[in-house]
Amino acid sequence: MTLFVDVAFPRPLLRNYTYAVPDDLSGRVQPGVRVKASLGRQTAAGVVVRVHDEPPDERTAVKDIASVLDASPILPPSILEFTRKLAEYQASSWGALLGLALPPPPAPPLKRRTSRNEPEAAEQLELDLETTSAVASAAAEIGRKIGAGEHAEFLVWGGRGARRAMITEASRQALDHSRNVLVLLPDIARTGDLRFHLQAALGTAPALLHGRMTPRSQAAEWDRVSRGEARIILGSRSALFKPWPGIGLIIVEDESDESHFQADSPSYDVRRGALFRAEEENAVVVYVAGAPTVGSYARARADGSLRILGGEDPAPLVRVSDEAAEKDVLTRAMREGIAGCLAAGGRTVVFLNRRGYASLLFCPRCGFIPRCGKCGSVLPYHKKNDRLVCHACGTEEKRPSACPSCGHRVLEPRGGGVEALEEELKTVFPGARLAVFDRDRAGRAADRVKILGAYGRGRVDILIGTQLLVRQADLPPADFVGIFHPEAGLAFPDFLAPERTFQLLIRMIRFTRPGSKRRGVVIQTGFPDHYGIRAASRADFEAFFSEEIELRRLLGQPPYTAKAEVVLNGRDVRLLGRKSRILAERWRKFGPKVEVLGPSFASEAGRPGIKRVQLELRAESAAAITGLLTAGLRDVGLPATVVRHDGFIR
DNA sequence: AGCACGCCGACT
DNA sequence: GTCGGCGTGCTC
Repeated sequence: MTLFVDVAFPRPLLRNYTYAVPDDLSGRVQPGVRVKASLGRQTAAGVVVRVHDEPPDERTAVKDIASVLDASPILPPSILEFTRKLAEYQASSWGALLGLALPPPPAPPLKRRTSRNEPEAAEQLELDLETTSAVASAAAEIGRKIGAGEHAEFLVWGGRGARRAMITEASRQALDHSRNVLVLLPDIARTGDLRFHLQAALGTAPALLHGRMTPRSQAAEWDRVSRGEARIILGSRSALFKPWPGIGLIIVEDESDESHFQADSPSYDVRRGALFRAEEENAVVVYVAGAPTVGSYARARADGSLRILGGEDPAPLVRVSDEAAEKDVLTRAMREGIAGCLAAGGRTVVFLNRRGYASLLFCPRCGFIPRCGKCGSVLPYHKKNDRLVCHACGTEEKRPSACPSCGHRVLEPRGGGVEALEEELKTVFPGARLAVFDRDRAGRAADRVKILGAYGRGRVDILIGTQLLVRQADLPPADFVGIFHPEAGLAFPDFLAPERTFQLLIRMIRFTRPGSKRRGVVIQTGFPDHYGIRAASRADFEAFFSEEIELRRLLGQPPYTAKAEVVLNGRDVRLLGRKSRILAERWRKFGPKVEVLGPSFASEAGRPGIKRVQLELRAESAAAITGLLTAGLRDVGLPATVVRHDGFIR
């Protein structure tokens, strides 16, 4: 009887390949060992995922494996199984996900020092863990599940201090039950103080694992872990895949942060991956949030896994200022807020999520608007270098001196960006020291450190930032925060737009210092009555949630239905168009229970020249979506990124 | 991902 | 007439 193995290769292949095992190797193959085998015209190493005696159908010419690389499985069954589920769920390559679990190839000899670690915010260590009774009882519950070796899922919602206490106490529970802890952070810049807290509270130094570490220090940290010296790993996405035995607790910090999703190949969502891994390890997964996503909140409330910790800082006074009622660029409330803060010698942070000087130039005579010659997007104007810069594909053009269409001599700017706001603030507050924090001026790590450093030392009175600034977790708190046009994000035809706007506002508002006497926030907007903006201004998540969930219900959006956004990438627009239409046709044939939107062109993000086409799937259940994805994408043969939103309310 | 086979432009 | 560009398809 011939023995066969199914092999998953660490390449973007959407299926595995079956090989015959020569008799002399048959004793050495088992799931989890690596083998070398001929793949096409080359030889590649892959992971055995199944050993069996079923020959593939006669039409396929089965090859023999060339060699077995490991004496015993390098990956345990739990890793094989959880990556299989994740690959199926995301319609990405199982082998590529397994590739993330394999030890990295030996590091090349060190050429030059690459220790460009961003300086950690030298915060003093105050160990005032807010272990309230809510934290203690949630931790005890988590501990009981861990002790029983049961898989369970929790969503924990609370303020900053309460969350940190929660992470600490839940970790203590796991360690007490001799199980290990994996903490997945969206942003590695936030590691510093959590690491010190865990070490001080639990007496054990967590290991740090993230992609931006040098291969050397990664290997060193992983060494500590595998020797059993570290019982807690703090890591970014990639840490999820480490074949580390004994995990009893997986914590996903800041659940609503979108960087838990990895878009590039292999694409996957860490939140989903953490769940699958916890299932396989009989571990508890805890999602921690300062403001949960609507989907997970609805679900946790429905199935009883929600734990509310409280402990939020007292909300600042937020004024929503209607700019339609006034004619100056800055509304009166905004001017007074900034002026008051300046007079008291406080720090002001101003958010406007629009790069450049103007979002477009416009000919007042014929209505012409310059667009990108490469990708067709409307071109924003950057005054700093007097050029039109395409934000979609990065192409730059000279500013036309006259209208290319009718020859009119002036093109007018429309839609002010941070550069225009900087100009305005300079005029209104001539003495103030300004700095701008956007991709153009803080694109590189060194510039970010410089600007934030100056601001932190009090050498900047008003810091103007785009969304890039919202992501700076270690930004020293401000006394006054001014927010301009949060409604800009609402223009996107995406059911998540209100939720994103709400989340963004909450994060911006939280940049104010709780203890400050001059603490205040002004939101200047053209949509002062939008429910998301209103709710955010009162820091009222429940209010936002109840409005939003009702709208989702009325429109049949997740979590009332299941949805997937599928983005296909390719160079050739015609091929992309053809294949995406075939795909859509196929999915539509599944009947009336499946709704297919598109294909339509998506914005050309990332590398120039790569076109993107988007499709949207909506169905009754997540399982139905999974079925459609696997049935469709396997033979399209184009790289795809899948973002899923599950439905679970009937 | 890699690698080969394919069909259109400038050239020893 | 060939060399070689990278678009397209395949890998048990």
